[in-house]
Amino acid sequence: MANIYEQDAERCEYLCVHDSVVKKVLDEMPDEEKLFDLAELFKIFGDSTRVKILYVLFEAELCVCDISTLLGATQTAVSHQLRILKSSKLVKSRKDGKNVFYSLADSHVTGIINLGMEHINE
Amino acid sequence: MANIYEQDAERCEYLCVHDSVVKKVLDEMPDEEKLFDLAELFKIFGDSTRVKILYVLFEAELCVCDISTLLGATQTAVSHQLRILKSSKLVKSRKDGKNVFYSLADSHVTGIINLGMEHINE
DNA sequence: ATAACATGTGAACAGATATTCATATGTTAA
DNA sequence: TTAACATATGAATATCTGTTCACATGTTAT
Repeated sequence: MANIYEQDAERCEYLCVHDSVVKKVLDEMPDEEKLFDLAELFKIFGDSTRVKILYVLFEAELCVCDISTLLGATQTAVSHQLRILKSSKLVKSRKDGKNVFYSLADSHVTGIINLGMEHINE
Repeated sequence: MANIYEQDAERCEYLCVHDSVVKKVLDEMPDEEKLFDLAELFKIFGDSTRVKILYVLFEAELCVCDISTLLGATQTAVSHQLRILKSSKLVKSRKDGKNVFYSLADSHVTGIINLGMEHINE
């Protein structure tokens, strides 16, 4: 970036709030990478198919076939989404013969979804 | 949809799990609309700019100009995102002369973000 | 060995979305 | 009133993403 003045040209030149507030905000702020990862995590929850998958796994571990049947989605679509959920460590899998059973990876999943539901139900 | 057999052609014909489990899963499952809304809510959190905005609002209410300065983003981009955050009832606004001050709308916001952070920090 | 089955995966396509640009609206100070 | 400022908004664009399709992999039963 060539020039800070050019870069900041669109913004106001001074802050409305007090310096102490600015300092506190910047102190509490996690670094860029953490914030990116956090957004990436929520992006995972931000899809109907994935939320449904997580919901059906609340009660029991299920194989890919059962999940797609319960959701009314194709096996392929579910498989793609399970891959994403697994790489984000939200679900884990266990192979048993031809089947692969998926289950929730940790308790944060239910916590996050339940809080989200609380916000919806208002 | 023409035919349920055609529709379900790709999936297995029977469920691996017991009927009692299927019944429980379907009982606990919120309806389609709720699940859609839930995914829409998390979609809001699934963007770096919006997560950053929510974070800077943890400490204090801020005007658009301050937010964009603190984030290093353009006023326009921030304004667009604030509109989305407001329509999802995650932030509220208060007008004061030329400025518009934004603040978090309710406690669910911090709860959801903190749970997300817990998951990241593992 | 071969057929039937369950799952995984890469490419392609369509739809969604975040940013930028240009401009409009509304407010304060001169 | 006019200039400067803060914010909002619509259109355009480029990027991202979820599904589908075709097919590969791996497992079980005959």
